[in-house]
Amino acid sequence: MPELPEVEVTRLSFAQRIAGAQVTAVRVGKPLRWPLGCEPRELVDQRVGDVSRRGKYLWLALERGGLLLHLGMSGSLAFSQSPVAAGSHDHFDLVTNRGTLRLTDPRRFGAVVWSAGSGSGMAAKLLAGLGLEPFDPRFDGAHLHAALRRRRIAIKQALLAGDIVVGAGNIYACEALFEAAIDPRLRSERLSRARCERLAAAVRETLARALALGGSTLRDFRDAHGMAGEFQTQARVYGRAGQPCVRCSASVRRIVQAQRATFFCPGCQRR
DNA sequence: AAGTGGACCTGCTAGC
DNA sequence: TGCTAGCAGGTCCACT
Repeated sequence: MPELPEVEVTRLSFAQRIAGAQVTAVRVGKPLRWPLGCEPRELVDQRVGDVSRRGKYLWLALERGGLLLHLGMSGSLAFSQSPVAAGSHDHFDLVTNRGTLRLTDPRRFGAVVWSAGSGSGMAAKLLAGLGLEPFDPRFDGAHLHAALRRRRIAIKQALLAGDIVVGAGNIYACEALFEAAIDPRLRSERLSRARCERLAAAVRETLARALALGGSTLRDFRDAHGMAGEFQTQARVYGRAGQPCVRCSASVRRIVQAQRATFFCPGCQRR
């Protein structure tokens, strides 16, 4: 579910309200992808600081460290003054004097990991090796071109891998490749410098546009206010197999790459 | 080193 | 109506 726009929309929807709050209790549900890494009670009494984002991870700063959060495929966060009783998919509650931050995640691919901020441990390991932020000025055609030269995987997979640039998941990788008119099956090393310029711009613009629209709500995404996103209504190729391409009216195709669905237009996305 | 496939887990939908 | 197979926004890890 959550790619960079959804994660950022989520962050923006509660960061200001939780900053400065004091943790009063913690409730954990079923296990998530990784163990919390500390006793829940160790979080109590700590004051919450800034909430920042790196790729699809959120970092919730606390006085003696912080929590690294990931929403996996089906996770969402809600921040509310008077939360209802925890349901069977509510696996983490950070109760504060300003409200409760709750992670709901049916599939439990998400995670909440404590880190003392030492630069080692699980959280550091997860963050190590992430590529550039798409809005980092260093992420440009030259950078993309240099990184792709060394790869033999399909360009779609290179975007998803997250070690060159972070943030684009299955929806936005498909959409960005459509905007750049590049065939998702094209081997990374074969992208010209000019096409890398186009693709870098397309990644940035696609993610920025989705962000402005509040992300995509395919089935259940909500920000921490419970608001749905609107980008999915504007997708050009994702989920549109068999429908006419908005640019050339050829039939949008669905293929499978690395066990993930890829949507593209065989008419205007070129090798 | 880089690429590939499997693994994790649950819910929903389409089709029989 | 009811069961089942297939699919879903992510990404780590073991193996080649």
